[in-house]
Amino acid sequence: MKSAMELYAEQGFEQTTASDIAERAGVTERTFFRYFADKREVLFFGAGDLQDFVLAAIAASPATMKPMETVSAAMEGVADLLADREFSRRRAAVIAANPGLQERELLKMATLAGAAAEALRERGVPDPVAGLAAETGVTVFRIGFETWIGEGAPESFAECIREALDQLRSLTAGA
Amino acid sequence: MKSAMELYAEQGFEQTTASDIAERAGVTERTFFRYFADKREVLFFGAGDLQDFVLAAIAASPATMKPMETVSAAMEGVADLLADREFSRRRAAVIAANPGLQERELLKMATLAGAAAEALRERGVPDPVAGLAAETGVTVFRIGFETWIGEGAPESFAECIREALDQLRSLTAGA
DNA sequence: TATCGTGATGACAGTAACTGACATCAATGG
DNA sequence: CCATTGATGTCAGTTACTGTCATCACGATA
Repeated sequence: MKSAMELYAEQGFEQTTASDIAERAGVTERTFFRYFADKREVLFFGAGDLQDFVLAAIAASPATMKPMETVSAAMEGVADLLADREFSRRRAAVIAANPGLQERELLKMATLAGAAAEALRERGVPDPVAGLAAETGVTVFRIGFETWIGEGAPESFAECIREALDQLRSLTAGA
Repeated sequence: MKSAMELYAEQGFEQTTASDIAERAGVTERTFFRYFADKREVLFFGAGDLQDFVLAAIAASPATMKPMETVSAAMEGVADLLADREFSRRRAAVIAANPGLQERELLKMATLAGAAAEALRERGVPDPVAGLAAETGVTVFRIGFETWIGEGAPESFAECIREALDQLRSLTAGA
């Protein structure tokens, strides 16, 4: 809900009660909890779609593509779902200000990594590689996202992802 | 508290109320919450010590050591704090059964990685490398720990860590 | 048109995780 | 012997969340 984001940004996450949100949205508290499992979940509304998108992208990539390329390309594609940079910034600020929300974000990322690993396995990628590629892919996503959100970043999201991947490459190559 | 672990193992985390735990421990619910910030925190009681240990190990390692070696050695050293394998197993089972507890564990790991990165920076390791080495080190710790906990693993914790690191090495070397 | 699901919402009561404020009480140091 | 301090108990209160039942709009069907 937009109402929730507004209130979280205005007065902070903890200071905002479920009742507040429901009231602004013009529904009951009970209804609020029918749509969202808990107060935090509001901020991760699109997470399911995002994961579906990534999984579909992995499944649809040509079989000749290497695991790491596959995952990175899928992450780049997420750009389409992340249209509004200002919104993402505000959301990130709210999450950064609250440990409980960071926990939830960590869980979403871990879940995404797990699902991506499974998708790779179904493409025939063997097991230690699949997990590692998936986890690394999520790391690249996170770092790229942070860059995109950051101050002096006129680049597109996809460019940020590519940049993060390049940095990682040069790091591991040096070792 | 031991009381909490017992109850979590007996009847599950969600089914156990703070009141239950307090009663078995022979104190008040209020007292319980004075010792632990929340119900979950009980299972992460040693986390602070563990982090202190890792940080100290990083700080104390010879300046000639490479970042990745430093972190890995620090993780190996944690073996001293993880004496009771059976206890670790039970604890892991409880956590695995509850998403909320997984969230908390993820947060602890992320915090540890952040602190380790900072410790590396203070030893003069430059910035992208410090973060990457720290995060990779935590990953090695996690995988090594899972192996140690697992079924047919007669190895010591330190051996599990070394094994995980070797696997990772051969993976990144191949790419 | 009447009626019969059905799905979304409201109303309400209840549980349990926490929190703040104050009282108590034992150990400790002077 | 008394003052301080730290740990605990007591109690009241808030808020996140859940179960249950009533209501009500709406579309399908007789």
